[in-house]
Amino acid sequence: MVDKRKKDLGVAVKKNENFSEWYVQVVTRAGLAEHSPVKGCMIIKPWGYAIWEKIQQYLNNKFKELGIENSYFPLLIPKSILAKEEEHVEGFVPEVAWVTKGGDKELEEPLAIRPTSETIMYATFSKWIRSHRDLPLKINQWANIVRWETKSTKLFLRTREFLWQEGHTAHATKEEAEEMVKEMLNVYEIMAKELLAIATIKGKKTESEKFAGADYTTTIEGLMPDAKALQMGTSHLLGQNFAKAYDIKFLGEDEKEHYVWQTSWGVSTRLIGALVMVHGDNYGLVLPPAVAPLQVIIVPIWFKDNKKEVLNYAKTIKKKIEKISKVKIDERDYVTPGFKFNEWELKGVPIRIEIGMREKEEKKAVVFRRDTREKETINIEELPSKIESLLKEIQENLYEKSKNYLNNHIFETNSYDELKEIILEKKGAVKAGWCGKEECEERIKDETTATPRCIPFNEKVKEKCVVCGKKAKYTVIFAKAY
RNA sequence: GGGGUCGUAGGGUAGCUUGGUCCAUCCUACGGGCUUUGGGAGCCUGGGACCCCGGUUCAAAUCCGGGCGACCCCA
Repeated sequence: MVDKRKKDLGVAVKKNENFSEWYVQVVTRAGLAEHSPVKGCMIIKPWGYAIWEKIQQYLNNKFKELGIENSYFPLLIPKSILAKEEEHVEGFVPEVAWVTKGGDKELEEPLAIRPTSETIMYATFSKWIRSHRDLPLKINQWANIVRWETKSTKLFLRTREFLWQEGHTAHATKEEAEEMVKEMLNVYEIMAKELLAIATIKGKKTESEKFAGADYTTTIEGLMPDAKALQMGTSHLLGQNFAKAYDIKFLGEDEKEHYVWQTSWGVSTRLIGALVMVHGDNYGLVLPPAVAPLQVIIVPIWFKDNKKEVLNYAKTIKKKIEKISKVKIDERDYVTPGFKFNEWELKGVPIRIEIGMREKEEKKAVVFRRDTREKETINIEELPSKIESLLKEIQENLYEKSKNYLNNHIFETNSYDELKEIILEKKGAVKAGWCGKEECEERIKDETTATPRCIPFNEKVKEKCVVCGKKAKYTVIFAKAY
């Protein structure tokens, strides 16, 4: 009944007809977020924030397993501290927002609003770390950061302020630090799969795309339905660059001073944007059960004279499944069941249970799954096992779909013309050889706007560079990026 | 970075060209009441808006300047 939908309910445009408008509508109408009075900033609403909390929970558990501790560092960074690592400064200063006044008094030293926290943290690490016994140091913080760029705002994907998690570690050896980088990228990859049901490509960033101040950057990249790649998590080997700039040294077992080896890594609220784009459909958001703040919504269908009976039956059903799922009864009596159906679909709740007198009398329940929009009538005894398996099945189904999309939209080619065609016609991403020279990278960027997204791990190096035809050094995924 | 379009209730809009008929239209959403409930119900009723600052004018939603903000295309 798409055409019957009112303009400000539901999603009024189709995903495959006007993707960016569709995205805005899903995000705002499903109640995830909205624009704020300040350009480039967003208001994350309860439903969106609940998803973020699921991501936080998941990662906090992993962090604990890995011995990573949460802390909090200040929002404001003195200019002198920010400026110590040269490459880092160059990369970030153009988009730093500054506090220059306190009340109406000009500050002696301007304070940067953190664009990331390496500098303020590492200035402190140099005090915390004295001996090899203080290592490894593994710190994470959940924070907001500000990067003052952004011509056009896209909720969750491109905003001046956003929420993220940034982890920072210091190690005695390079090997240990590299192991950490790898470990975190794995955590992110598995999170994308287990929690978000999104398939990603793991790889290394090229020099031009790496984090400012890092030795190298590793990344997981997702491919969105509009053929644009989205960086969904990064893990950097910082080497000793910051250690030298911020003087982070330790006395080793050899009784000599050494600089530490560092890593940093993070994911942001962008992930919520990815969820919307990858799984959403013409009816709205589709949440994988693992990240869904609510997994099952029970919609009772009553008449005035049997409201109590139906509601009691709903409560019975809720009890039966509340141990295996996050479930709620929609008890509102001022909207019709049809309204509720549409609303919960818009919000992406994985499973809906419809029950009325009919079901009560037959000891049954109607079960609707959001991903395929199929309905089935189930006996109440079988309900718990059905819900359990269905939650699993939906999660797997969404991941499989995402994986298939990814696999079917990366095109391998040796021909530059074909590369151009694939990118310009928005068919997908391109996997091709690259000689490693900047000018070849630049040419692709100039002529197609695509950039190297990553050098995938475990990939055989192609023979020739897709641009110049000379010997390839790397195999690279090229795509437009968010 | 370049170009374009636009800003009227929570959302979507009419009015703007040619200033006055506008204490601003309609739909939807919201509050109250009755009624209804198996895919976005109905009737009655109430409240709610010209993005901001300045200018022109007897008179500005309408014209002019600036600001803020949004969207689209290109790099």
